[in-house]
Amino acid sequence: MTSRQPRPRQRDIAKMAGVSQATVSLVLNGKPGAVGLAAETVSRVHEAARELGYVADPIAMRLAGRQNFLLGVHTFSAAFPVDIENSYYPFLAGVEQQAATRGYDLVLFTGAAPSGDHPARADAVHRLRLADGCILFGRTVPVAEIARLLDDDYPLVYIGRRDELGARLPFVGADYTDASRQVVEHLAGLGHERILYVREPDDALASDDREKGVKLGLANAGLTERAPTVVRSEGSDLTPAWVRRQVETGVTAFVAETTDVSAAARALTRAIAGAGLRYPSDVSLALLGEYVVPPVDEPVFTGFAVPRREMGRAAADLLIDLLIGASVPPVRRQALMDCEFVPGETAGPPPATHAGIQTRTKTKARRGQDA
Amino acid sequence: MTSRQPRPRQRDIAKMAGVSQATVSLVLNGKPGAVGLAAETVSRVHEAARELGYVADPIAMRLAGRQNFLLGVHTFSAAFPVDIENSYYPFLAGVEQQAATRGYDLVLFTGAAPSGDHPARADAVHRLRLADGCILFGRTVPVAEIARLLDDDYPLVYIGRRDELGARLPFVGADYTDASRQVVEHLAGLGHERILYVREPDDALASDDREKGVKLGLANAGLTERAPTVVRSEGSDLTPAWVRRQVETGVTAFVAETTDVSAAARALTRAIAGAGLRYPSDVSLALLGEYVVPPVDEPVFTGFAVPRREMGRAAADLLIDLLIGASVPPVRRQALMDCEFVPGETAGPPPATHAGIQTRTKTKARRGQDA
DNA sequence: TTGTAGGCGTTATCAG
DNA sequence: CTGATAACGCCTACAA
Repeated sequence: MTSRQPRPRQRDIAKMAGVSQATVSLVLNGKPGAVGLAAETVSRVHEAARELGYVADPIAMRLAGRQNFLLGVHTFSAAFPVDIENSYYPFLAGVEQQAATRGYDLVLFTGAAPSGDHPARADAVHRLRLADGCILFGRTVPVAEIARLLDDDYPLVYIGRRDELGARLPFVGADYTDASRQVVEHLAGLGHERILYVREPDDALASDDREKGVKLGLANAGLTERAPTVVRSEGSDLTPAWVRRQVETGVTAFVAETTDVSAAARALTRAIAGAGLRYPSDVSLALLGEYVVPPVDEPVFTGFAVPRREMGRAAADLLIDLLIGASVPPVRRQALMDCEFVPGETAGPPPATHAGIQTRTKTKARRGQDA
Repeated sequence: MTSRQPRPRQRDIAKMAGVSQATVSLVLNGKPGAVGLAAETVSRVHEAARELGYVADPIAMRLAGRQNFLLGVHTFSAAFPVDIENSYYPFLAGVEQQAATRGYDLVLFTGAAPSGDHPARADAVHRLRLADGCILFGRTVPVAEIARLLDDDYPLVYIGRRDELGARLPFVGADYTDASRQVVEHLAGLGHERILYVREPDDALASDDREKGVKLGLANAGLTERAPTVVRSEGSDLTPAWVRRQVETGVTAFVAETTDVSAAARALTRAIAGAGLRYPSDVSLALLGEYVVPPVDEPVFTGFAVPRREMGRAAADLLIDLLIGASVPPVRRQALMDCEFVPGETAGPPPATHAGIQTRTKTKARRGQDA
């Protein structure tokens, strides 16, 4: 019950050392030599500070410093990436790492819809401003909101390529187009002629980029589009029966995009298993991306690895550079990072039944791998 | 090169609405009715605030003694739980979830040592004060630092049981003692008489609790300690040869604690595999805990599940209740949550060679499960 | 009903 | 070399 004495302030030190508060601040902030203080004074101050157990109040320091050394992190997607299955998590890990090494803390904006009183604060985005700058990600983007922040020169970096705001929005993206092209050319190189791309139903830029890459790959491989090569689905209609039907019409390889939760890809994976088809003897499957947490008992999927952690690191690094006003060349302001091709075990030459030369497409030589 | 415009302040709103800054504060803090402001004035202020995208500066809020709806998260262990392999991650997930539903955002204190001059300042904990309250975790605890915060009535909640600070430090822990007891009694029930507990070398409370449970379990099963039952190791000496030696001297079951990284447990797992022993025919292994990310190609380990996510949720909930001054009964201020026993596949009856009745220990009837 | 003034703990400036 | 003095953004008497 004894009323505890409050933490010592600079003024307390000043009193004890018989100097002014300003002197205390000077001494404690390290550049006493530059200013030229009496060694005797300096030591008296240090002594008093030690004796009182003085610790600077971080809150006041930041108020005075006009920076709070907080980096915001926010996603516009439904849930925050707190789920291990969620592919956003590695981004967070990368951001955290780089923020730490540069002396910043992170604010995770939960996008909270507080129950009760305030029904889902409409001003959620504004809260971001409480950090010095913010890192955003998520497949869909509320353009107006972001434009507003940019108008106010609020420092923002998006993880993932964005074109809705032209050159205004800095980002660190992954080169999905080129990676997808590579994957498709790999399949074509194995001898596949009918390749089906299963993408999510929404119009996310990441999906469009992949589709572009798929078509580029098909074209490069000389595979003309005789039948639809793209299917949009959120997963529920990707049944074993559907898979069998596709295979019967000549499809020998599927290509599915992975996303934050990879609904379509996971559904397709299950459907193929449900249809009793094996990789790669019965059918080939390549992911345009990879599973962060692979389904159990599954092989390593052919696809590509998105350098999420590195992207997170790069994004934090970029944001901080923008914050401190460092000069940032355009190529770094809007960066695309390469994805590494993953050979995996789910893609091989098409089954013999379908491998016959039944079309005139100038398929490249079958440099198929051993099955 | 253009200097960024600062975020809007109350004075900006005041200017735009043609009122004083104090009025803005009054209006924005909700009690305009009580004071009796003109409805017209109130709406003008709100309008201006919305237009400017005003958000109260969290730092200034705290300086002025108000709350900023930020919950801190900090760990004293080496790295922040950004690593998926790290068992701390689920805590974060739970905290995030509960914080979101109650309208708080999270500050991840990265524990950064700002590059250059000060190499890892000892007063880093004080940064935490920036948030309204803070959730802590980690095996080791800088008691002095925490006591300091508690002295200042800074709201803290530890995830994990702590006794260094008596009743002062609220926590949400897991009942390792009881869970460990259960595991050992399960092994004893299977017929094991020589059980060896492998624990980490440090004196973490979590390890002590487990050890207590192990000994309790042994005692309950009537297994007197004829030989050392506890081995401390950080892993490097847990070789296949060592395992073989233990088995030759009669050990039929190992019990290993898992931690944030589970160094000892993972080493033991590898050593047993390296010794060519199979579960549970050659040897039994039970974890005092579980692997967050299990080693590949391994069976489901016998052990118990720490309800990490729930603990995280409970911790956030508790902290917020403390923050808002809700009444919190002692049993919730220092809570222990039950861990669920996981039968797993790595524990079975001891091999016949060792199962003979060669001692006089009054072993309970062998109610062993089917192998 | 609104504005003025003082305080929270720092940092920074500028005469003396 | 030092000691006032003024920010920093906000809250809260108290005065008008």
